[in-house]
Parts: sequence; structure tokens; C-alpha cells
Amino acid sequence: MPVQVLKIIKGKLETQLPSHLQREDLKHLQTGLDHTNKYFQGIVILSYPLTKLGDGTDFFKIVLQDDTCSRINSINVLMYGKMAEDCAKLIRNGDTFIVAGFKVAESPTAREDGRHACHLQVSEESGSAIFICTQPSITPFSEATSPSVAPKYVYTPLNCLKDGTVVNLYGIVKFFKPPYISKGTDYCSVVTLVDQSNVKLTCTLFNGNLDSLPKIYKNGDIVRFHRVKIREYNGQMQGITSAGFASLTFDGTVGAPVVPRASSKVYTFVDEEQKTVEELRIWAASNLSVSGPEAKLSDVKPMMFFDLTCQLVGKAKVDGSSFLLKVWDGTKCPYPTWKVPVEAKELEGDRVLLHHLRNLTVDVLVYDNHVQLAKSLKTGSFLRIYSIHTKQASAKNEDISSHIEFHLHGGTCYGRGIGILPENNPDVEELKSFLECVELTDSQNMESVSSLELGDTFDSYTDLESPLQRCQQLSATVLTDHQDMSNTVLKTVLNSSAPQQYRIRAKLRSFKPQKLYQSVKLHCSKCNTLQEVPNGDAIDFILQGCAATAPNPELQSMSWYESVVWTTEEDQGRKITIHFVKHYEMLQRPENTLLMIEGGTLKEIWKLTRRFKCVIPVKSKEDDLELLDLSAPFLLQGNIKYYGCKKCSTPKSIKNLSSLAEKREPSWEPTEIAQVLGIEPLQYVFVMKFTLVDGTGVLNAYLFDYEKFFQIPASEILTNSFLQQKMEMTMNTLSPPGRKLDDLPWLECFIKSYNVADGMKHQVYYQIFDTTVAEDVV
DNA sequence: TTAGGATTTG
Repeated sequence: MPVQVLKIIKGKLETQLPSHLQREDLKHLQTGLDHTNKYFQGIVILSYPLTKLGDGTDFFKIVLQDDTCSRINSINVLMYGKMAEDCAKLIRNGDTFIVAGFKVAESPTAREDGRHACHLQVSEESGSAIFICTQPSITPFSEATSPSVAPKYVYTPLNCLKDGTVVNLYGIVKFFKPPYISKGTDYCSVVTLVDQSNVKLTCTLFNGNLDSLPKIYKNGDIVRFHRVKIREYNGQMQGITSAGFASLTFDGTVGAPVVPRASSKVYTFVDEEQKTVEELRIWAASNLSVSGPEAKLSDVKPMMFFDLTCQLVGKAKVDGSSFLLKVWDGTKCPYPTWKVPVEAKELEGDRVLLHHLRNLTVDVLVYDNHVQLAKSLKTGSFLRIYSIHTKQASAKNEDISSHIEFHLHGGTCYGRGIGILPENNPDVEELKSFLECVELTDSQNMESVSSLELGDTFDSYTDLESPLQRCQQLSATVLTDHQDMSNTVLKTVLNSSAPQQYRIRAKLRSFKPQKLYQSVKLHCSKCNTLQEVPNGDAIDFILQGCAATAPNPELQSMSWYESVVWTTEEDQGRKITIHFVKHYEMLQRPENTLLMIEGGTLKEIWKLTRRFKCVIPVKSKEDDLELLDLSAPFLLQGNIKYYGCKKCSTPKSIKNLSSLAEKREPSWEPTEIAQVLGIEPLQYVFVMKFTLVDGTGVLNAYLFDYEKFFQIPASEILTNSFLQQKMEMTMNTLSPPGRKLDDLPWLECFIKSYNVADGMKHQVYYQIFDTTVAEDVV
């Protein structure tokens, strides 16, 4: 009998097989080798529907996984004829599958599916034999089973569902409605799943307890459902909660930790299932496009529907059918926003905070069925509001400029609703750190506004200021060393020979450049050259050039990284390849992951830097990946682009990164990365010319500052609008525009003079050092 | 029971 079912204990399998057969390792399966007396054993992780070939032969494909820990641990098995038909009836995922008398041929799909380079061909005609060790298909009543006797669950692929059965499923969330209060007694959530069979299933889930419904936060999340009842409705299969329904939800991001969000306190989750989640993630990454209509307040336009991740600052009853939520996400809506008039006594929330954030919060008016849920929300909590509608209000008279309104209409179409996100949600963590940064800057903004107002009040007295009072005025800058040195007036400094050091007290009459971005340069400490920071267009130009070269499939998924290829819908199907660097053979949490990207645009790379620790743009050459031209950043981390000096760098093999990945806890420090890649890193620096006056003379001093003077890292300012505001405020304090010299603050500085020989001419230059802007200024 | 995906009209 070519197909035999072995109902035996796994450990004693060998004794049941013909004695002449020897087990073959996955890595030894190659075309051209003799596998006559060998058998291959693996676990069925995927089976495709039984189909017929053009000539009417039955065809059945499965994927077997080896239990070794090698990089490629799965292989496709293709069955033909009667064997295909028999196996399709018997096989379930999780079964142990043994095959002998197989043919080994090159797998045409290896590049796409990342499985073994060969596949196995099996048929009765070619003398193959198959042994299947089936899984017990028990459906337990309780999840609370001790691990030692944990039952094996059988998961049904979505293309194999039958009316009237109760099944366990895995799937990727393609669409969902966050739980809402139904017209009956329960909460309801509608979830559409898809799996590798590309078949969709819409499930309607009910429960009186909100926590018992799946904790899905975005499309692309992966769910495991236990005990779903399958019914046919309108000619399609439909899932519905049955007694004992339980779910686990996982982040769908490749490389993210596989941590279940459970709907019950006790649940089983074993290593094998972790693999299932990872497989689904990889499949989804290359087969599904699940990007939702997410937007920040700064991105909104009139007439759009979008999902907003935000914090609730205030809430208020408006009338019987609508309720107001005041939310913010730290960004500013580019349009004037609608403020819903409410009675002061109805408004709930921290008054100080509401006032403080009044220019950043928006009013979202929620209607009908969402009102009850909205009322129960706690201010301060983090929300995702799905399918908010922005509407441009028509200006009723010309005096009132049109504004934008935010509505969450009644109903649940398109997943419209409100989800409460937990504090440990990665998007919430990202939002929280962003909001902290905004709050800080914003409060400083307010303080400096009030001090400016005070300053104006005092202005009338400054003309009467005595020289003594002037000396007693606090300086807007402070010294970080050499406190015992006494002051020298500028006239003396100018009349002395260089090099020397001085402590001076002066006012900043003017500074250059006036435009902030012009003051940030890149400096090589080795050859001491300064260069401009490349702009986005220049980088995109280099990236485009590289995207034109097809990635080399030979360089995908090597021992120290795992690769995933995307094909974009635009740009004639441009391919983006991402290589996730592994740590001890394992993918890391995204926030710890270094990845290399081929073929991405700057925008796509930026997006990845928000989620992953480091991004290195690379291109394929014949036998290795390599860095791009050094006019492009060699590394992006957080919102900083790191550049290397073209003159002083000698790029080394990209493989050297694997030595950093092998460290116990790779820190992915930019300096370390630069070092192993042979890059001499450039540092961001503020370069400015200050014209200083003190009544005795005028002196131009250069400021060359990485971070110390402004207490703002030069590396971050170009991509951080809050730091830019802070810098602007600082400069406005040191040298307020439009003020008389008398009204300028004093600066205490250290300067050093030095000689510069230019041909026959000698010139004395001055540089500020060991000085920092006073704390009350920044 | 409820909803059964497929934007409100405030």
C-alpha cells in the first residue's frame, strides 16, 4: 500500500518503517544524488487544495518542515495521481509525513517562498511510498490544561471549512470592526481573515464581555481562534462564536516579538505555533497589502476617512445623539479646526492641560451607537478612532474662514468605531514618547512667551539702568569651566597677539547664517573638512539609481540575515528587498533589529526607521551586498542620517556586520557600525559666526558646536521641528530681532584666538569654547 | 438575540 497511516507514538516511528530505509537530512537533499534507500520525514505545515493538472492528473502540494534548526527548514512536496488524492483526504497540518522513493528536482518557487532549493516529486508510478503519522484530533473543552498533557489542536486552513463544523483557525486580519455594543445584549466584532490558501472568512463574534473578544488593533494582525462555528450564509462560509470561543492576537510585523494578546486568562501556546505566526507574517508581507488609512492630524485633508491613534484629553456631552472627544496626537492639523460649543460644566478633563494643548487638540464628534462607548472612555487613555470623517464646513459668511470638522458617524461601516489601546502597544509607546517631547517644548514655549511679555513691561526701565545694575544682570550664556578667569574687554582682545584665551562679556549684535539649515554642516574629524548636509532629493537620486539594479537572489536569506522581497504596485513593480539581521539565528524585536534595504525610496526608508533600530541602504553586487555611494547615508537610526567621509573611508565587506550581530546584546552603536564597515563617520555640527560687541570693540567669533553650546544635538535638528523651534527661541533670546543694542542680553563667553596663514597674509580668528546657553534660556 | 464588511449627510 503506497499510502500508509501509522497510528503510533512518534518516538517509535523508525521501527515501523521498512528496515532498508535510512533517514535523509534536509540539507542532503540534492538533485543528482542517489536517494533510493532514503526516506525524508517532516511535519506538514501547509497543504494546498487538491487540483487537477491539464491532463486530468490529480495534483496535491504540501509543505514539510524539518525539525532541525537550519536556516531553510521547509520543503515543498508535490504529489501526483492517486497518491495525491489519497493524501489530500488524510493529511492535516501537524501530521508527521514520511516519504521514500521520491524524485528530487529543482524548486522553481524557492526564490519566492524561501523554502528548500529542491522539491520532492511523489507518485505511485515512480514507486514512492508515504507513511503518515496523524495528530489526534481532540477538541478539548477547556483551555486550562496543564502543559504536560496539553492537547494538540488541529487548525483548519480557510479553504477546507465545512458547514456545521466547529474548528480552530489561524488567519491574518484583513478587515475588522472593533468591538461595539450591538442591538442585543452583547458586544460584537466582525473580523475577516485570510490565510496562505488565499481564502477569506468573515467571522461575526459576540460576547457580553469586551475582553473576551479578540484584541485586534490593526489590519495585518494575526489571530488564532479556537472553537469557531462554521456556517454557510448567502452562499459563503461564515464564522461565528460558539461555546468556549477563545482567541489570541499577535502583531503581524515580521520580526516583532510573538507575544499573544489573549482573550482568556489561561491558554496554550507552544513553539510550533510561534512558527505558524512567523510563517503567516512572512506570507502576509509578500502577499498582502494591508496598509490602513492611518493618518496623523498633520496629514489630514478635507473629505477623507482615516484612522487616528491619539490620546483623549477631554470629553463632553453635546446632546442625546452625539458626544464630543477632544484628542491630540502631538502634530498640528494644517487647517483651522472646528471647536464644538459645549457647556463648561459638561466638559470633563484636566483644565490646565486642555488649555495648554488647546492649539493641538481637535474636537471629534461621535454619533449614535458610538456615544455609549465614548462616554465610558477615561481621559488620558490612548485610542485608535477608526474611519474618522473630515468635512470642510462651508463658510456661512465671509468673515468666518472655513474650518475642518471631525466626525465619527453612526454605524460600523468600514470598521468605523473606537478602540482602546493598552499602554504597552508599540504604537502607543511611540506616541507617548513623541507627546512627551511635544509637551516639553510646548510648556517652554509658554514660559518664554510670558517672559517676553514681562520683558516688554520692563523695557521702559532699561534706559534708566545704571552700570552697576547692568553688571548684575544675569548672562544669557554661562561658562562651563575656568570660572576663576577675569573678564577682558574686546578692545584688549583685538589688540593682542594670538593664540590666547579670554573670558569676555558681550552682546550678540548679529549672527550668520540666519537660516538654521544653513548653519548645520558635516565635519570629518580626521581630515578636518566641512561639507554640506545632502538634501533629500540628492539622496533619492542615489537610491533611484540603485533601485534600477535588480537585487541578486543569491544574496537573499544568508546565515546571518533573513530576507523578504516586496513588489510595489507603482514604478512598474519595483522590488524592495529587506534583509533582517539575525541574532543567534533568531529575528529580534523590531526596536532591536538592524535591517538592510535594497530598492527602497527615502520615504520608505524613513518609515522603517520609525519601527526598526537601524536601517542600512545597500545594493547587490556579484558576491556580496555593498553600501551605496557615500553621498547617501550609510546608516539611518531614529531620525538621524549618518554619513561617512568619502576621503577617509575605506568601505569593508558588509559581512562584518555579522560580527556585531553575534555580540551578546548588539547595541548597534553608529560608531561601532561605522568601524566594522570601514567608514570614517562625519559629525553634524553647528557652524555660525557671532558678531559680538561690548562698547569697546566689535569682534567676530566662530561657534563650532556639536551639542554643548545650544544643548541641542546638531545631528537631530534638521529632522525635529521641536528642536528647531527651541533653537529659534534661543536665538531670539540671545539676539532679539528689532531690539536696540541696549536691550540685548549680555553673554558671557570664553573665546580663543588663533592664527590662520593665507598665502602671505596672517589673520587672527576667534572661536567660542566652554560656553553654553543658560538653562533659563533653553 | 445581536450581525451577516462595503462610509454620513448631524
